[in-house]
Amino acid sequence: MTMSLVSILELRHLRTLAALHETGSVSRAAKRVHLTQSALSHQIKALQSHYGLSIIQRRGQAVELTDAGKHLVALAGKVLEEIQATERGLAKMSQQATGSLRIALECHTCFDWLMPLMDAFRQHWPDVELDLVSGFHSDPVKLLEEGGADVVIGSEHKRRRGIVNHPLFRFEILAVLAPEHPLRRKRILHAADFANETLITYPVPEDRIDLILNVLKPADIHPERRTAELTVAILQLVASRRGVAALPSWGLKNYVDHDYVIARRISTHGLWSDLYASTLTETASRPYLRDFLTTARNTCFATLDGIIPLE
Amino acid sequence: MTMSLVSILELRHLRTLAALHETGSVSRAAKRVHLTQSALSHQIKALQSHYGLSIIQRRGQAVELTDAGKHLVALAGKVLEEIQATERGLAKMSQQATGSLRIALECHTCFDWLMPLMDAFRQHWPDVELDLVSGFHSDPVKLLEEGGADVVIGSEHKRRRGIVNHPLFRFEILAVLAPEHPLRRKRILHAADFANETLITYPVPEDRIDLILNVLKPADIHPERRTAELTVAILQLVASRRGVAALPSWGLKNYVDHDYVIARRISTHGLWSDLYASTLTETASRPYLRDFLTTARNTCFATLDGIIPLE
DNA sequence: TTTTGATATGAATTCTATTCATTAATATTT
DNA sequence: AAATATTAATGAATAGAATTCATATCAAAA
Repeated sequence: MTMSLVSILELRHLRTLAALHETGSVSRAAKRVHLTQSALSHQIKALQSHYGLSIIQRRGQAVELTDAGKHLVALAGKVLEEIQATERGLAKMSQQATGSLRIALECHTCFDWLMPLMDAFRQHWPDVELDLVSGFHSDPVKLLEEGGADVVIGSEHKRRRGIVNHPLFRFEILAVLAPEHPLRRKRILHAADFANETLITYPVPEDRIDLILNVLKPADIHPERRTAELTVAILQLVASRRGVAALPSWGLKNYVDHDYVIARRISTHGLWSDLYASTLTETASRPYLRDFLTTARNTCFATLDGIIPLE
Repeated sequence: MTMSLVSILELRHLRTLAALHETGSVSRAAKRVHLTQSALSHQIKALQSHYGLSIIQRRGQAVELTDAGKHLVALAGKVLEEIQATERGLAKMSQQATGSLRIALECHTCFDWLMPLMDAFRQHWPDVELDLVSGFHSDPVKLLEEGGADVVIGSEHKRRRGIVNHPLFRFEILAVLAPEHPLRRKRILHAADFANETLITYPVPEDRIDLILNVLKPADIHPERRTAELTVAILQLVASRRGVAALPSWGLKNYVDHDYVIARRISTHGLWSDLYASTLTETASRPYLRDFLTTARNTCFATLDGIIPLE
């Protein structure tokens, strides 16, 4: 096994390697770069035989990067970042670096990852007017159309002329209980388990709460509700046994690790929700929006546990 | 004209841009990356419409990089170097970073560019035994086969089993005259012009001297010869009117600029020579040899004027 | 053991980069 | 000035390679 005569390495390979590193699995990485698992397998094989080195190693079920793989991943990180940077530079030169990015949040918990992202964005695009559109909005699509916001982050919106849904990621919603809660024995909670509980939610209508919409309502179960604005407030209420909540898995890790609350799967295969960023078609082509989306995905996949790529 | 939704940039584009920067012309760059001029035109067009910016600008006959183009070239430089570096690292990991590189020179003038190259090589491949095989060798191919050298740098050798000719570049051989030499009036020298001159050459047989082999002998002209070991010695003899010489154009620039000697084209379309690096097939696949060849080409194209890519 | 989830592999296919053939434009030569 | 030689751009055709499809293989969990 020896190297071939010219370098076959392309950015595509580096993008794959980066995804592989982030996801720790070939099939997840494939989703991440919008290719099939087979395509990645072939890519990896080509690289391996090119360099005469194995890049990944099967450790039981999971794949692990070898030393060589880690070198290439490090390269990928550097190179892809440099490319992003110069592409931002080019966007500035083509005078497409100005405009506004007013973000409306349908998903309250998303504050968690949005804040650091917005900081980074401000650095990269100093001339884009960045804002958070606060408050609840009954019709976010109308908000986009009327120019009240440039992006809505939330669930998918029905296909509609002039509106694009950019997939972000899929995440699991877990039930959150006080550590001493009687339901702690059950590994998985079902609709019936919520019958006599108080459900603590963000102050939004029922049809915006996945647990109610997809689990409780179909089972004709209508627990009491109590609302709180902030995630920490909800968790505080749960911990002090005022009720139970349902929150994205990623935001819970710290609290669960410190035994402040416990988390349980909802229904057999879990309650999953898909997150999208919706914009006008017009807005979708702006470089800074594209940059916002890719860095949003990148940082989310890098920092949030248990999320999976969409599409 | 707006950006498309995902980055289409690949290393191929960066390699093209780098070549474009080095050569200053689409067709020369095409040769450099072993593609057609058309292919590069299409690549450039794709990039331009992708970024909504022009990358090159036609300044009369020559193409010039725009600001955007320069940014991309800068990126290319950085990225391609980083890739080379990690590929060296990988070669080390696959234990293909040891061995020997003994260089035999058929082309005396090549010392000029070989020395700095060897210094760089030593840095990159500390565990490869690097050497110059000095002296004249009547049968360089045999030298390879018998293990006396690992690379021979010189003209192409006849196709032979087990031997590979790696093309380096094509260069022009110019006649060198003292500034006051009577032939200075002529823009182009022909065989007859050499009839009454003393020809100053390196101490090698006639059939290794392109001027004699391709120009003088066919015209049945046999000037006197005098030899010198070093390029500077030859130039010194020429300057002091002991005769004329024929040397690669690239090594002359400094001396011509300082009016130490003058240079003239030989025959209507010039006397051109092709430079190759020949190795055993076995040696050709070694990573350090490949690295040596690519950096040789890179530094030559970057530093030597008037050379053109082969094949 | 059976089943499930994940990866590897060869063949087929689809896609897209490259070449081919030509036109247009610019420079050089006669 | 006309003619010739270079050089780049462009659309259509081609060739090549990356991806998908369909399976096989493998490890872990039930």
